[in-house]
Amino acid sequence: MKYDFKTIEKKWQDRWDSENTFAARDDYSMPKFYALVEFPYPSGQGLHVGHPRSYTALDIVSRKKRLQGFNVLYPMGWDAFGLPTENYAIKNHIHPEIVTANNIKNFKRQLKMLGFSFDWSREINTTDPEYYKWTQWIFIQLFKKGLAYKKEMSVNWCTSCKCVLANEEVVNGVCERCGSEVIHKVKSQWMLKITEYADKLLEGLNDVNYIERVKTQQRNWIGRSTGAQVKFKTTAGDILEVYTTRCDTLFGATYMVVSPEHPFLEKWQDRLKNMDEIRAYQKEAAKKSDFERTEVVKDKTGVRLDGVTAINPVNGKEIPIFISDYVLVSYGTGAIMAVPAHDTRDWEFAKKFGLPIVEVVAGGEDIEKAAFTDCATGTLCNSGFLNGLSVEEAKVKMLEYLKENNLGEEKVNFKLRDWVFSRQRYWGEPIPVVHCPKCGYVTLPESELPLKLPEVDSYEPSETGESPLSKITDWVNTKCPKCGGDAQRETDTMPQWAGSSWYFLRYCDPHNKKELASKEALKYWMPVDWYNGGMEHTTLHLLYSRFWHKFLYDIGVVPTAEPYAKRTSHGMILGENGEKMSKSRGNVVNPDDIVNEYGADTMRLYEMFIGDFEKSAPWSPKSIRGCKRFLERVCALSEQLTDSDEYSKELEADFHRTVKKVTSDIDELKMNTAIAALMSLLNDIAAKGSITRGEFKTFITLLNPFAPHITEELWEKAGFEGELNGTEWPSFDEAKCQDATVEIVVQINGKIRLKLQVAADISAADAIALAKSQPGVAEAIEGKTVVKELYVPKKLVNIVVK
RNA sequence: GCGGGCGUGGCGGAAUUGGCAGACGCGCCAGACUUAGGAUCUGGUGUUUCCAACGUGCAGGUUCAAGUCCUGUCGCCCGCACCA
Repeated sequence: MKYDFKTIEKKWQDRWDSENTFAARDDYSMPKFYALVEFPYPSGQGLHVGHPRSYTALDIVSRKKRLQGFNVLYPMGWDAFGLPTENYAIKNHIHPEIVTANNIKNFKRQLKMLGFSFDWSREINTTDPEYYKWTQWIFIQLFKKGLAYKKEMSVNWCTSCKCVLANEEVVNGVCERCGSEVIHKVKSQWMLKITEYADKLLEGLNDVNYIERVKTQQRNWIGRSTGAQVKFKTTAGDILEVYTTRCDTLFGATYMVVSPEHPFLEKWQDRLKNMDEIRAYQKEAAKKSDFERTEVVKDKTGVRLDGVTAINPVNGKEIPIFISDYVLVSYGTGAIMAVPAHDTRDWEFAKKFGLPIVEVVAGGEDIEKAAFTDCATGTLCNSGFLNGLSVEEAKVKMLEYLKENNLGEEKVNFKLRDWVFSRQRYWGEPIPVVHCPKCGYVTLPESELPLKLPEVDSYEPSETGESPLSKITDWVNTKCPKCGGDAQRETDTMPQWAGSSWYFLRYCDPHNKKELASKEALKYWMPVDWYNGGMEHTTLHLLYSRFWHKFLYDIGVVPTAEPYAKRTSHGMILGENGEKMSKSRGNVVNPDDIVNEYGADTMRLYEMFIGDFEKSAPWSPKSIRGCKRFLERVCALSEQLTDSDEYSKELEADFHRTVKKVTSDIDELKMNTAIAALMSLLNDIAAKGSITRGEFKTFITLLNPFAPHITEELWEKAGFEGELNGTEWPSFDEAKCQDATVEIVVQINGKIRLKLQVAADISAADAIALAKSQPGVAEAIEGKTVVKELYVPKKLVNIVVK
């Protein structure tokens, strides 16, 4: 049979489409499997070859699960709000809605051309008012529980676009869009209190099956630390509180540092004799961009406060206070106690300003040469009642002392910050809030949802940095839902992460007009059994959606505490030159070209065969031909069929082993070795020269999840019953995986001497005796003492002689 | 700096978790069929001084046996980055 992939793939895709072959069933008595891949942002560039790597992998899992009798939900949709679409719309004077519709059309065509078994009847789109109605609804619930609040805060401001930028839109301190300088500007922003869920997000990780690097990255991002909040008296009379994880080193605190933004500086301005110098430093610090503040190699700077000092609470010594930008206002109390002997940053600062360095943990190198920061080995010294204790013991004892004397208490801190939720843009979900001069911020009644984006001619950012929506006065001006008085709508929109924070729930019941999804549907389908996506979303989308889900769980909307039972991540597909694919590097591979030249089955197979799924791999235009050859050879098999429905004697063990391997490899996402096993089996079949119908049936069923079109075609051509996708996944018999005889290696002193064919179940004694009787072996042992004889079943005999 | 991961042929990568290193594929070499080959098929392909020895970044160690375990060291990639 000639491998006419174009005709074959079109034929089966049309049939799957018209028959809705892969729609999830509403039969809640069946065992379910919910497989999820990150829905794409439909960009103008179309599908990237990276997208199908993830989609194919879970398509394989889904197709196999269906054959194994599961009711599988494998859905797809569009995460379609976002800046690139809006920018394109502005530049080309086309409404974002139209741009989005066109891009989706192209994406959908490309996804269908690859033969994914998505349930298209559940397709969703975050820009559809019927969808974002529920995004807005969730926001209102967050607001009602006090988890959404408005706050004045410093944001990124592009001086050229006159527009607020998200952190991820600032690249190396300049605007990603125009390359102009980005400065800080204080604006009122909507925030979501994700910090309230920090502990739950951390603890929840213990109950889910995520790959370890995802868990660690989230744990680090949340950044929980335990320490002490300690009170220092000052000569100004105020108590200056600091947070420290090393309260054991308190005797070594020789100075203090507050951040340039610390409120006490204003309060103390009359006492401070060098206020001019302080103000100048504050101004410098405020001017610094994020880029400058995070530069690696940099000198510590600061100013000593003249007029206010502090008292070390444990030894009563008077110590100076500095301001320095190495202390962050946003973490802990915005002030620190400095222990130069045991903290690298404090050490650098102390060296620069000539401050005393007092060793309080002995066991390191010379304290004048470097700070000794190791917590595991040192012993306390110069520390009064702590002397002689280990660091851990000293922490406990110091904490007791602080508590007894009302000098401090235990404290937990997080690196996680609240989520800046507003964007001054048109193409996003409107925030369903009005501002009433009398009632303050009031959410819309749920009956008024969705609050639709107003139809406008111009959605360009305004000169003032307000959202484009602010110019639409008849939309902005409204009545307060509470008191009926004149009020104004919120003109900021939600960030792109909003719609994707709950989309997996909507798939369970996508057409529901009354709820975001019915209780029954959620109870049956949730949690997502397997979610695959990019590492770049670990501390954004993945964390945000866990937060929303946990909130929805707490208010009784969803039945599970965690949204995803399992999370895996795929590596990037790089350009041929090993660099990241990009237009500017000119190494982009277009899926349309590949499918056109080799077909969807070959492309799917190649993307799975390219290497370890979790690692990045360069695209190789030559290697893909090996996958095509493989499929052509499979087609050729259908001309060598013999009548038997059984496995042949020669290949029986081979088939059982391959069924076993492919089955477990798919579950472990080791698609490359599953394909290698099938190739290997094909080589064995080819060597034998014929294949039984039974063997062929198993072979194409195993291959089906990888190459669904050609295997359906071969199934039909061979006259098997029904369609392949309606059959059963092959089973294997553990006992039959083993050949009757195996080859073992005979070693003398660990060096291989020869190879032997033996019965698989030979006893150790027989194997050793047989090995010793072999020519060459006997001579080698002759006249020497046998120290040890080993037999590793089915592997080797090793005779150790002296 | 901290955290995570990785170093195996010319290339992408395997190795049942301590048991024949290099599966499978690409590339390359030779042959067959061909008017032709960037098609297909068959065989070969870690290195070298080829009946043998050496080989998984480097140096040690444990073991009958090490890519795999331990100690040290070098290099690369990703994430966070002055988080007290």
